[in-house]
Amino acid sequence: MIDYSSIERKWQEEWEKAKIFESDPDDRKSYLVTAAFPYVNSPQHMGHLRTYGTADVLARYKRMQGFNVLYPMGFHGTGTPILAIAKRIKDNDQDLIRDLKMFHISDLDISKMSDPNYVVDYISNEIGSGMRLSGLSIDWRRTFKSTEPFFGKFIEWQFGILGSKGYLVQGKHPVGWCPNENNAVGMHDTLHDVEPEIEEETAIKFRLSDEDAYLMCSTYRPETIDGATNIFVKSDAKYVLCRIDGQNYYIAKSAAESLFYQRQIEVLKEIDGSSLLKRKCINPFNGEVLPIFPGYFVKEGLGTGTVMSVPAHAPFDYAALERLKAGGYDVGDIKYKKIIDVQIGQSLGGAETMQARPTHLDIPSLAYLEVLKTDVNAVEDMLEFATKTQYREESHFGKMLIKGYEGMSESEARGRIKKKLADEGNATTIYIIQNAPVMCRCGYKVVVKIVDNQWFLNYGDKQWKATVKSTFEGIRVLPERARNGLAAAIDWIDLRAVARAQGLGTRFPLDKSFIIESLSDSTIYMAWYTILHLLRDLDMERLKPELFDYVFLGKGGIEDVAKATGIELGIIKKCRDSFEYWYTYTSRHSGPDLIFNHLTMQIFNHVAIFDEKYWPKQIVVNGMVMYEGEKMSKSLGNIVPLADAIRKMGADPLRIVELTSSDLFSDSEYRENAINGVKERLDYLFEVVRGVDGKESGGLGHIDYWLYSKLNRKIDAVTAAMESLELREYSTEGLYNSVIELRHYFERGGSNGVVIRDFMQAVVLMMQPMAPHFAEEMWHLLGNSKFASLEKWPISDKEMINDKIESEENLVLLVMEDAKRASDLIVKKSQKAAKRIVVVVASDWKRNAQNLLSQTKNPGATISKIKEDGIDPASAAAYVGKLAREVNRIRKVEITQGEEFAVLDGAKGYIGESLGTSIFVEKEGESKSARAERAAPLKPSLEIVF
RNA sequence: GCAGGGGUGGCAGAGCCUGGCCAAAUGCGACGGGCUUAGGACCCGUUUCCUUUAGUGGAUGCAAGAGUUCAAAUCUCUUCCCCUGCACCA
Repeated sequence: MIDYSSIERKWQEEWEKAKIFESDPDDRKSYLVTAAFPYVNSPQHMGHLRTYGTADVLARYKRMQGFNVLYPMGFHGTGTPILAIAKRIKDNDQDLIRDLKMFHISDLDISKMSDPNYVVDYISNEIGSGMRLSGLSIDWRRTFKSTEPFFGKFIEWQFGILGSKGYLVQGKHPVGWCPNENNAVGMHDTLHDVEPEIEEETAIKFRLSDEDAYLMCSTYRPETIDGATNIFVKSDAKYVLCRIDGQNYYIAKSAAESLFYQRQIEVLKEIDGSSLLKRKCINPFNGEVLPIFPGYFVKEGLGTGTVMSVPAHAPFDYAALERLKAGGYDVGDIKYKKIIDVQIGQSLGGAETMQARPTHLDIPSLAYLEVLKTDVNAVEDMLEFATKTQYREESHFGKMLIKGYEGMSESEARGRIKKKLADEGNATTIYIIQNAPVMCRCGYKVVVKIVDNQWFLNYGDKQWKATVKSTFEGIRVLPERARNGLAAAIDWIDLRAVARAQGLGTRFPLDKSFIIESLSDSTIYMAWYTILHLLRDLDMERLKPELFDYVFLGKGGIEDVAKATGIELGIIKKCRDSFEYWYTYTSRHSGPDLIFNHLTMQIFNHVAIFDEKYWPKQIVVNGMVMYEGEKMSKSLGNIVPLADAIRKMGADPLRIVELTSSDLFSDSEYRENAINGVKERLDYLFEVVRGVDGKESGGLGHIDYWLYSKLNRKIDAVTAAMESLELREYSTEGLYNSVIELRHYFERGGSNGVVIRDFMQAVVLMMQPMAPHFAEEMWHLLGNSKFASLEKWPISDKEMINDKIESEENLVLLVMEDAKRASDLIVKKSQKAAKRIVVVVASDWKRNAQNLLSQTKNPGATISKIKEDGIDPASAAAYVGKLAREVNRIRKVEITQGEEFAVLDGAKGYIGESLGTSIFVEKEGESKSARAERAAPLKPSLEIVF
């Protein structure tokens, strides 16, 4: 049994001592591997391993391919979540403390986390130590934290350039907002980490017939306005008359409180909702006069607290009206107006749900209730379901019936009608929290605020986008199927807010009251790794834009830069050289959740800032580590701390399973029995290596050539898999199949020490990227003294790949299998054991016939050709006739009767032994066996004698 | 809704681009057997149905349906279902 913790500690120390992963420019080809740096809002759990491990596998492989590889790592701490953590600690939040304790963090450290900078420091250290334990080949001299003012200098420079190119623009933007704290709120600022989902609604003005004021109705479906029959208000709620943009409106009081953050609202007076009843207003679309009724389902705090009623297309409106009528409320002369035509219930499928055929096709919402086998008295959930169904089907398949919009799809009509209303000044857009109520951690309800001085990065800029698109053509994306998603993201990304009022990070250069948003400050930091260790000791004030202009853009003269910054010329030159050297061949790694932001943004930013030769070359997207089918997350309580998993399972077994047991893009599972399966195989290889010294060498036999053939084929397969990062293929071929082959080799009597050593040396080297500690240990056990990590990747010897030997070995297995099946049947039926088995190898004429037929596809011609050779016409016809049935399937046979005989005769001891009987191999034509004629090439006939 | 990715045997998961050697790799599970004082580990076998009183046979089959082809898990079309993302948030 391998003691992982001791070999891992040993090799990690050795690597550190020899500094083998610290890389500086030299005359080899460079290769820079960077993985999206971890956000330090949570200590390190298994979920983190995938991206960093995959990058490590690539880094280690490239190193063995002769590249000078740099794999650096930093830590991301800017933004608001860290502040939220510090605040929660200060508030003694027990949930958070419990989460942190899962990672064995001491009470003292937890209490110190009320300082956000301590959070960043502590957690970066914690994650870093987990990375060391995992054996990542990181050059730690270049590490940094994104919260460092030192790094901020670089970011300020970046934003200066983005600004000077006109990519920074200012405008209005809706955000989730806490009225109490006067802050924008994101997911981590809310109770239970709920993301406030902001949604657009249309607010339509309905002029009151008896007053110079409007009702403002909010709706998702402005296109249904022509079908409005009345307005619903909540009669027992308070409403207010208020002044917005010079006009008077009635809206619900609590709605006004929310809208206050979106509009200039001046409240004039407060009234009861009931006082609006009996009044009338005018539909701005068609001039119809609409009454106002109490709507029991109206939510006063949502939207404007006033809705237009379209009973033919909204089950709630229909039910509310019918219930009013049934309750004796005088609704006057209401006509339900159908304005969208659709085949009702078509998306529900299944005869079962359609048993109730709708009869009221003129009132679609009633028809939907019918389809769902209910009526106006349905429970609210049912109405909700009917509403969803109707909205979906009408929007998906419906055709408009309104004059001027006939035949249009609903979504097209929506755009047009909304625009028409807005152009006429009768509609505006308002925002609501779609999943309201969302509570801020302080206890207040989150509202939508429109901020009007928001800074954006304009990723929608046409020319910029066009350049990115054409650049993307040349970027290698692994796996290939992640490509479409990334292309879609490039198309889709538009204005993106880059600054916010609070959080850790760098001040926004164009307005120092803002902080640069934290995804925006981490788009080109990979370049920072190439020089930061050279600047570490300098006074920060010297890191002026001129320095970065020169180092990253080659702008200006080095002497001037030295003068302007006061930095030694030699250092500046080293920086420039280092950047140019490392930034040429790069690979960028990340998880799939970053496709729509970081991965896309980093391409844009590279294109905006650097020269073309430093633009991204390769992007690798990997899946996550899952736990019992679920994403590891705090809320599920299923987080496995990385350090715990390593202690329990060993870093290498863990790496093999989590990095290579599923393909790159798919998620991998943390499953202990899978890891134990890997450990058994590693133990097996370990035993093989330990036994190798006792083995004799000597001449090579059939099975030795077979193992060499397998080995060289394996080298090609593993290398190809690595080139495209097909890591599953890599471990299947590199580890699992190697074990299977070795077992077979030994079973067939293989025992050549030289052969086994050759095999193991290559396998161990190929395993190095996924199991580096194990590989080092085996490498040294095999008698080598240098680091496996720095060895050359094995190269196959094509001469040793031998199809014939492999197919011969397959033949042996096939015969064994057939013989076993046949003799088992005999034993079962006759209750007698087989005395011996006669194997008859097919004649050469059968091989000729098969080859001829596979070529000509002509049975007749084949038969006559065979007859010329003096073969009995009857058996020729019988044999070819049988073959001809699958004429399109048969393949050429390369092996002759003599060769086939030799192979089987050589293996008869092995076959006999494993079947517990004796084997006799004979040739068709010489054999006296009654079954001899059944023999076919590579399918010898068997006679079981009992 | 929009965008992207999927749907394969008890489960997980290859294969699909480049159609045929695919009843479909591999792993796990289950069942039967061996080994063992016993358990674990390990080894052998079975794990769609039918057929064969000796094996290399046949049918059905890779979400559903249709098509192309001598041949489809693989190519085309339609439908259904699932997952992920949708922004100022890391």
